[in-house]
This record gives sequence, structure tokens and C-alpha cells, in this order.
Amino acid sequence: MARRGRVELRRIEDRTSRQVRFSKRRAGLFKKAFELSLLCDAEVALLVFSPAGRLYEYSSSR
Amino acid sequence: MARRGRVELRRIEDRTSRQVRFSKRRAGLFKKAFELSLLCDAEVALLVFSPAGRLYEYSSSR
DNA sequence: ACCTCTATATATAAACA
DNA sequence: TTGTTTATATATAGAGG
Repeated sequence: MARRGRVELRRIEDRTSRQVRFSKRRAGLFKKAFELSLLCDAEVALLVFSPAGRLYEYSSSR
Repeated sequence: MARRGRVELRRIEDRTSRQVRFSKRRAGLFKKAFELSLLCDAEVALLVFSPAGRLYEYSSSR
């Protein structure tokens, strides 16, 4: 069994794996952005284009 | 000693703690943004205004 | 403001349901 | 695919310098 939890810091070549990674990490990134704005009273704007060209966005609003 | 690692999900009232948290979490958020763009071949733009009004920004460039 | 340390919490890669 | 599990890696809260 391959080692879990770790990944090399370079582009994921396998298309399916890359899409799965994108969905999971995008969710994590947005959560972190939300927490930063809430906990630290910061204003945050985040734009992400997926490899397929779909747009995801977040902005804090106070 | 207070429990480490955990924090309530609401605005940090203490000014100094909030500033320290901001610096650490901002660094973490930017790292995650970079990793998402690199690993998943995504385009990412991130803008953060600190409580003091200072701007921090990141954008992937390919 | 910025470091280090380290205990604890959280994120997440791979497997699998 | 869409979600869940779980082992492992990473982030980070609090203390101290």
C-alpha cells in the first residue's frame, strides 16, 4: 500500500487524481480563507479557475 | 496550561493575539493557494487586507 | 514584530464503500 | 462518480525568547 497523506510538490499528472485533488484542496482553501476573515477580522477575496476553466470565488463581507 | 491547537470559530478579541494569528494564518493560506495552483494546474488569485488595512496578494502565473 | 518549540487540531492521499 | 475511512502529513495555538 502506498503511503498516505504525502504528495510531491509538482503537477499531478493523472487526470482523475488531479481533479479529485482539486476538489478537495479547493474546499480546504476556501475554508481557510473564511476562517482567516472571521478569526482575524480581515477582508479576503479569492478567485480560482479550475483546469477545466470553471470559476470558483469567495469574498468576505462585513 | 491552556489547550494548544484549538480555537473557537469567532473573532479573536485580543488585539495582539489577533495580529499574531493573522500573520501565521495568512502564511498558511498563501502556501495552500500556491500548492493548489501547482499541484492541480489551477489559476488562483488571492487578495487579503489585514485589520490594519495592509494589502497582501498572490496570483499564480503560468 | 518575529523566531522556536511542541502538543494538539486539522487537512488530506489513498483506499474503498 | 460521490462519499467515507483512516493513516499520515501539515498547520497552528500557546508559551517562551
